[in-house]
This record gives sequence, C-alpha cells and structure tokens, in this order.
Amino acid sequence: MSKAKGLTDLEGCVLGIIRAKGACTPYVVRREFMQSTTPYWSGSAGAIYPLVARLRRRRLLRAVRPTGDLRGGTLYGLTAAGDRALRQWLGPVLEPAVYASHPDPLRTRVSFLALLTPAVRATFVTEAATRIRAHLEDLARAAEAAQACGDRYEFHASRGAYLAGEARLTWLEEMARAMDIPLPGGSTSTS
Amino acid sequence: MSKAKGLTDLEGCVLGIIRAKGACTPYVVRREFMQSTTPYWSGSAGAIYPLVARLRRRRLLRAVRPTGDLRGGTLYGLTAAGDRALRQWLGPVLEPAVYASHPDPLRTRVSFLALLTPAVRATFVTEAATRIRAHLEDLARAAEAAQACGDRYEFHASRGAYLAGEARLTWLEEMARAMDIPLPGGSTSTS
DNA sequence: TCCATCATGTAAACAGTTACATGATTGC
DNA sequence: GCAATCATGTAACTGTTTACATGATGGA
Repeated sequence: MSKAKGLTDLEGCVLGIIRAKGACTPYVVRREFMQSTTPYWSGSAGAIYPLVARLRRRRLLRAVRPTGDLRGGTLYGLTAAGDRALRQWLGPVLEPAVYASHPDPLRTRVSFLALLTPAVRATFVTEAATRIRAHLEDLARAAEAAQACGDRYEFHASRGAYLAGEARLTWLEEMARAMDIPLPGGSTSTS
Repeated sequence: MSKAKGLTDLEGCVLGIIRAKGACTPYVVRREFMQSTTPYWSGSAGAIYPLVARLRRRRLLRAVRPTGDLRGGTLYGLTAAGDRALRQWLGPVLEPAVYASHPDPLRTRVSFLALLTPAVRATFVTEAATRIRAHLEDLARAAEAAQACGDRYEFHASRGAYLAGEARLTWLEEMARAMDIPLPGGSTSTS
C-alpha cells in the first residue's frame, strides 16, 4: 500500500486513454487531447511527458516496449496499481468539487455587468448569444459524430457538453428578455 | 499606453469587486471569494496579496489610505487605467475560450464509464444524480437570495449557475434512461 | 488575562503553458 | 536531397494552493 495519493483529472484521463487504447507512447496520448473537441487541456508536450514520467515513478504506468523506430519512444501500459488508481479516480466519487458548479468566464463577467453602460451591456448579451449559438452547432455535430462512431459513453459526454451549451443559451435569452434586449432570431433548439 | 497585457479572470474579478464596493483591503476581497457560493477560487492569501501587489505595480490599483488600525493594512482603489482595464476585460469579449465549453469533472469521467462494471456504473449515475439534485437546491436558494438582495446581475449570474446545474441533472436522467437505470424519484424542477 | 479569530503577509510546492531544441520520417 | 512535419523531450515562466509565521483584536 503506497502513499494513497489521488489522481488529478488530467492524470486520470491519461490513464483512461491508455487503458482504453492499449499501450501508447506519450505522443499518442497528446494527440488524443490535441484532437479532442472539448479541449480543456492543450495536450502540450510540457504537460504530458513529465506527467507520464511521474506516473511511471509512482508505478501506475510501466514501459511495455520500445516503439521500434529510431526515435527512442516507449509504449506505456497500466500496471495493476494503475488500473486500481484509475477505477478509484473514476468510480462513484465523493469529493463535492466533482458535483459542484464550475467556473464559467461568461457567468463571471455577468456578475459585473452593472459597471457597463446599457448600450455596451446590450452588445455583450447579443454578441454572447450569437457566439454560443455557433458553438452549439459544433457541439451538436460532435455529439452526432460520437454517436455514429460507436462509443456510447463518448456520446453521452458530448451530449452533456451540448446540453450545457443549450442551457447557457437559454440563460442568455432569459437575460435578454429581462433586459428588454431583442435577440436576432434563431429559434431555440428543441433536440 | 503601457504593455496592453490583458487581465486574468481572477484579476478582473478583483478589480470588479473593488470597483463595485469602493476601496478595499486585500482581506476584504479575499472574504468576497471565501464567502461566495460559487467558489471557483479559494481566495487564499497566497493568491490575493501577490495579485494586488501585481496590479499595484501595473498601476491599475493604487493605495488610497491606510486602514487606521495597527495592523498596517491598506485600502486599494482603482486608477483610471484600472477602470479601463476592467471594462476591457469585461466588455464584449472576443476570445473563443469565453464562449466555449468548460471542463466538467463529471463529464470527463463519463467518457470513461465503459471501463466500469455495469453495477458500479449504475451506482455512479444514481449517486451523481442525487448529489446534483442536492446541489441544485443550494443554487436555487442562492439565486433567490441574490434576487432578494437587489443586485440584478448577481441574480442573473446565480440563475446561470442554476440553469447549468439543471441541465446537468437532465443529462444524467437522460443517461439513466438510456442505460435502463431507475432513478429515485425527485420530479425534475420546472422553474 | 488569555485564547480564538482576524488580518497581513511569505515560502515552497505544483501543475500546466509557451517556447525552444533536436533528431527522425515522409512527401515531393 | 530538401522541406515540412512528426516525435521526443527540456526549460523557463505563471498563477494558484497549502502551509506557515506573526502580530492585532475582541470576547470570556
């Protein structure tokens, strides 16, 4: 029984990716983040390589074999402890932080809207609604792609992002109504 | 015209708080974060004091006067440049990051649910739904309080947090349905 | 008076970003 | 064979957290 320290969300994701895809080089993991449609993390080299080294030192990852090419890369796979740590990170969670509200830069700004002039405020709201409406289309497409691509839980995740976006739009429309700001059309989606 | 570097969201919040409340000591700003119902930031001393010092060096805050007691505290207020910087941070925003989807630790975990056994998966979903339903009540109370307390935009912000939470619950219920997991009652709010 | 809490900080650790360096591989 | 890019890292910087130190204040 080692230190029993938990995983960060990024560490959990990395273990999850390696578990789901089989042994990977750090670069393959990076690509997963870089290509993701929900880029919470940049997948920067400076984040991933040290993280993998850290997990290897903690014996949650182990070097499985070299890639074979001349670049000296290594494929990493989960150890039994890594598998346990992943399940514990994933599993029914106790920390309230996971269930609580999350930061939203737009919402943060809204609490200070009183400081703007009515005209700028109106621009703020209409602009935000337009942007979010556009973003929502991306999210819908991503969810569709995830559904087509087979992975059920990947779909649920995208779907969650979509519903969150939809709620934001509803919120902005409600604000606009309360502030007597006309929003340019765009019927609210009813998916 | 100085460096023209933007503000982080925490810096913007600090300027916004000081602007809204009038000249403050750093500790008063800290309390604002510590008491907030949406604790994105801890308001730790190690974050706020250096941040205020930074903003003072950038001439966005200035020392207005000492508090008068023997603890050597100082009240800080916005400079004209600070006011401009605040408005620019706040004002109709261009960066896509403000409009894009945000990290959600629960959603992150959902994309890896395939790794769990059906039983654990079911626990995950029901547990999450219960927790979020509880959290939603806090959010509703906070929104009500904000409405009563007068500040219109503070209310809209709370309301946004509530709607986001509601969307999360809807999402979980949808997942539960798709996975044939019965959720313990609790009619979905229709606020 | 004494003790808990308020208030003002500082120091170290940490996780993630940007930027850089360097060699391998691939497409033309 | 040359240029773009892939792949594997490292280094410096930044912002935030946790933990600590220290004195002031207020209530018992």
